[in-house]
Amino acid sequence: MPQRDPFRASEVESRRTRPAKPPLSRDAIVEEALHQLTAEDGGAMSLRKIAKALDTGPASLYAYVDDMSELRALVLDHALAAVRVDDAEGPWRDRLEALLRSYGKVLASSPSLAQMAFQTTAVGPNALRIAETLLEILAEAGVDRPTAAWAIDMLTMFVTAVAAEHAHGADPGAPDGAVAQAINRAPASEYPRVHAAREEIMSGTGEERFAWSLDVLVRGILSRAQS
Amino acid sequence: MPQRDPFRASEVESRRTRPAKPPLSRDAIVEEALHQLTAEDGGAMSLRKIAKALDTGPASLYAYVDDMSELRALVLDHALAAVRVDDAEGPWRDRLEALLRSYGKVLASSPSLAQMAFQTTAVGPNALRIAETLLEILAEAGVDRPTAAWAIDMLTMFVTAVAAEHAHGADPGAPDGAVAQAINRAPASEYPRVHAAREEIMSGTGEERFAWSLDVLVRGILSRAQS
DNA sequence: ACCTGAACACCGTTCAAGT
DNA sequence: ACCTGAACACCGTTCAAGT
Repeated sequence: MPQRDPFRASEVESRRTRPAKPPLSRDAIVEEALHQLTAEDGGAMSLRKIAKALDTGPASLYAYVDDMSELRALVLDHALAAVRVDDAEGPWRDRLEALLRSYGKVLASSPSLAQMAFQTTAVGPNALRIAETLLEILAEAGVDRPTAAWAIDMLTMFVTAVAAEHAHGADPGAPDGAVAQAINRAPASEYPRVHAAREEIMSGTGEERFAWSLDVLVRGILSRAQS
Repeated sequence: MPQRDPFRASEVESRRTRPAKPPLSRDAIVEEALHQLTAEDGGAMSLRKIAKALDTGPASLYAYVDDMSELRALVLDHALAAVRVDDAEGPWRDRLEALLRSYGKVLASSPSLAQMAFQTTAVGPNALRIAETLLEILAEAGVDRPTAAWAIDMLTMFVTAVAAEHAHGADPGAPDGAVAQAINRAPASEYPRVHAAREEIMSGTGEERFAWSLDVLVRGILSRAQS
């Protein structure tokens, strides 16, 4: 009966996003969730919005997904499938940077996605594939296994943290941001060093800082490694 | 049941008859918010819960706080006041570790608090005080200013990331966790290196890994510095 | 087994109205 | 200027009921 309402917008919207009528399935749910996350407005996903997009009620999703936290884990791993793991050839250092950049780019594709990477530890097949490749690269770099085992945690954590910070819109370079304002307002009397270093603190693009930080990490890891 | 009294027990009058309810104020709101965050059940804060605890409606809070994101920033800085900034004496390396440990401990006092440290960049006076001290320590270590300026970002990001991961309850040491399960189930054929390194990946306490990671960072930073 | 409507117990935010 | 009740537009999750 409620389907006959000619003004129902949901039918039109759902046609827009997915032209063929979607059968309800775990995969369709995860895909729609990821679609909402990567929407241009930096959107967030919700079970109710997913249900609406799939032309059903929120309760129906529970046939395919235990709860929100399971959905988050599924969505995260689904997103990680886009990480290019064996794109680059060449020396290990280049491959490491390429992999981590790809990883970071995927996580930064949505503020919520980066956030999720902290809330739910990624343990799906794609996360494993990334870990495997990182171990490969570090082995080629001559890093011993115990060091490498702990190092990959630092590297992924680093990328996730950068993505989370960047996604939330804190470009430290922008002179109009709240960060810049706070630092510029920091009185030299109380915070002399912050004041003196304020130029350097806010200098550099995201790219430059990423490369610099990765270099710090690699140097530290290599210096700990028994090669 | 809003039984708590954020103020000192100088007044012994019964709360039951609620003769004098605490006056609404920005500070009372922030304090109650932080109290909810650090509740034992790993609780989350909400404007409505804060309002209820302060015996008023949610709309009343908007006289003191612009919106949720401002409240988050206020709460974060309020929490950072507990970070011990000049507790330790002695060599810079010890002071650095003490400061970062105190920082991490504060952030890890609530899952939501650690999460917040990513959502909202801390720019309050307490965050500045921490940055100032870090610059001091790195200067003593002989690190040049440009290097130090970028290094303190890495150090705080590192602590925040560790706290966020730890707070969400992912002890990589516990053999019953989802992480351990996934890694142990990783087929040796597909993920040979992960499989081979599974013992090392999950070894170590949080303390040990924190110390190890900090050492990696310090080595990397020192190796970049022009001293 | 899958799907549903309806309810439950929450959210942040706005707004006209009171004091 | 401060505070309020009520509403608006959302949440995740459960449950009895349908197919």
